[in-house]
Amino acid sequence: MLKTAIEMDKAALILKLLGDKTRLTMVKILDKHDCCVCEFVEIFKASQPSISQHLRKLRDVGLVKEERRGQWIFYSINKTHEYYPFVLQLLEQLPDQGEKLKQLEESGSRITCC
Amino acid sequence: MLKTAIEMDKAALILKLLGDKTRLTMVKILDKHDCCVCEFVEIFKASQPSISQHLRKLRDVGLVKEERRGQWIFYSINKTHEYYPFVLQLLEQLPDQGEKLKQLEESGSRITCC
DNA sequence: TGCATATATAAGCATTTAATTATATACTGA
DNA sequence: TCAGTATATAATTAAATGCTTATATATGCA
Repeated sequence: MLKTAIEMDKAALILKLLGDKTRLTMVKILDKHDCCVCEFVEIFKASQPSISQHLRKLRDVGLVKEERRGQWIFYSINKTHEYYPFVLQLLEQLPDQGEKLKQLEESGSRITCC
Repeated sequence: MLKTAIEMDKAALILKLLGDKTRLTMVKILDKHDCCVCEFVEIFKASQPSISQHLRKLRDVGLVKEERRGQWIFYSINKTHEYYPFVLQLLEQLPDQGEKLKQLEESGSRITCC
């Protein structure tokens, strides 16, 4: 695996994106589980447009990708992103967010289509 | 050494601070060498107030500390900061910025008082 | 003491950001 | 085809950010 040199301005851009609690948590969750928009709406108790806009920013730099599954659009981490190793290394130091998904399941809000 | 649990909101706060090219580069440099304000002014070709304001933000969260040495105020990394290990691990992935200091020395602008 | 240098801080302003509200698009199932 | 659900996007607005200009404070030196 070739290690690409990190550039300061690109690193700063990524850190800026992750310097938001909602987006940071999203990425941490997505690193382990795909999620659809409405799940995030539930998890963060935020409005749908707000969640969509956060996801768009992550998608715009290519950190996450989207895929339609029936009625839903699922987001997942783009593990081929040039800076994914940089991001991963950071995520590994953050506390596991699996509990948030467990709560979703318990409340019957977890989407498990397809 | 006790490993402290990283909290998502504190991590996001730190990443937000580092999500600025000037501050990210400052911290990367400071991790290896103390620097005074006027050196940063030279390195970044920025105004003195602008540099002071960036340093203040870093100081406000305790990531860097200041120390007067004669006429100058030197900044250094606070390696006892609760989240320093988190930051360090990030810095280690960034390209070395030693060249910037070398250029300072060559231009005779490096401060080496005390 | 008085001037130059180094730094901090305050005020003002332009830009960016993140949320809300409103609306459009796409899919599902009756 | 129509209603309901999921999502994206545009427009608006409030708040946060980062810069500039202006000024104050502290040190060093003649």
